[in-house]
Amino acid sequence: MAQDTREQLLDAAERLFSERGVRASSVRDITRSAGANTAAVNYHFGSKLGLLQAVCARRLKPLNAERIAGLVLLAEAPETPRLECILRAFLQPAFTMFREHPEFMRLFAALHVAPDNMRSLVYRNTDSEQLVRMLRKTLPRALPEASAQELFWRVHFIVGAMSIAFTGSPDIGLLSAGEVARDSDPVMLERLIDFGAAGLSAIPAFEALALPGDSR
Amino acid sequence: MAQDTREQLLDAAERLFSERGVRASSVRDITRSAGANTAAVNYHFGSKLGLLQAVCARRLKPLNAERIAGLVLLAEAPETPRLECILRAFLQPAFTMFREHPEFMRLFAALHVAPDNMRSLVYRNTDSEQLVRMLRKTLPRALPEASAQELFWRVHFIVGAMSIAFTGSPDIGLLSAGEVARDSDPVMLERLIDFGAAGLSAIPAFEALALPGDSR
DNA sequence: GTCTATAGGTGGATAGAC
DNA sequence: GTCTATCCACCTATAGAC
Repeated sequence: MAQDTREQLLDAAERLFSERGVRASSVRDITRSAGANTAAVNYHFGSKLGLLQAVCARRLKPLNAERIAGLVLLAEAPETPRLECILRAFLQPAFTMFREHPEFMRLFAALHVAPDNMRSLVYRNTDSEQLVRMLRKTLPRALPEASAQELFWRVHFIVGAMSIAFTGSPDIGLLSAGEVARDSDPVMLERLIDFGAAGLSAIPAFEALALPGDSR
Repeated sequence: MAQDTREQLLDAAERLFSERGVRASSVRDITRSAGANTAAVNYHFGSKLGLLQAVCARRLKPLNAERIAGLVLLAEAPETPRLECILRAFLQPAFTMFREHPEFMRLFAALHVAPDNMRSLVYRNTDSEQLVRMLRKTLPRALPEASAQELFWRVHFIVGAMSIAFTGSPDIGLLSAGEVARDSDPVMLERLIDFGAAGLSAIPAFEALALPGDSR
């Protein structure tokens, strides 16, 4: 049952890392929760950080594959892709993943802004380079006016906004108790596409300030 | 030198929490880095979490005070405030704080999407309720068409985007090595205001999907 | 207020039997 | 591949002298 133990460890780690944080989840907690013995993590993944990396790769690889496939379709079409379609190709798979594995997407959101030492692990073996390549191929076609620098940051702003959609905000319930309900995931996706498409299309009011390094 | 030790502890904790994470920074590391003795944290703050709360309150209280003051000015003006001005009142103080204490704003960004147990501490004694009240008073004037629900989430999207501006992204340097440089802070502020104002003004394409709970 | 010493517990990782 | 037992470094918090 080697495969089975491996999967159970990944499941348990994903859940505990997400709920309590990576550092706060001990290898002992994880193996106990997975019904495995204490040494299993080190046997299967080498170390706790190896386990974290495997947790990320398991979800990010298919997620990015789906994103890339959608973007390739848009890139191959003869007409210029609509901005909303590009955003949907990027965001829809993430929301689908969130429906199926909300714990992972919350963990992923947290790792996104975590201290550097952890961030470097997350993207290994996830085809992220190819995803970025496809974004850089499709987005400028829909937004020929925008500089690469501008697009780069705006895409990352959208990633930050997505993280909030997945984690909620600390204010929710604390500051607006009862007044604002959590929306369903499909609504949040549409909300984010509307927001992101408008943000990406914004006309910079400060073009004159752009740095020399800001080329293309 | 009681005050002095206290401040030094806050400084050291802010830096270490930000660089390594809260959990990864031990009380011993903090006291050593502050030049204080091991028991100082417990004497001055009761516990490690008490120290974290004090670290947050020290920065968030003046930050929110500045934001609130700016929003009050806009609210008292006879004419309808421009959306960009409201956003600037909210974002400018944060970027000023980032210039003076980048470690704190990175820590704050990380805590924003951290597991729940830590988030509850952050906002105590920070006048966040009043800040939200002022946003809810000013924003609908500039955006009378948008529902409260819509505005709520879009403001949070902007907060998520801001977090990315402060922490950078894991992709930076990793996926786009050398091609995209980090911009100066003032440029990032203007970038975020442009992006956020456009996003806030976006016309929802899915109004029909809005939930019954989505009032006002 | 500051310090040392230490209690009392948990951490990741491994050795070696099965 | 799985398990037990164990190493030892490290953690937070406190007691009690100064």
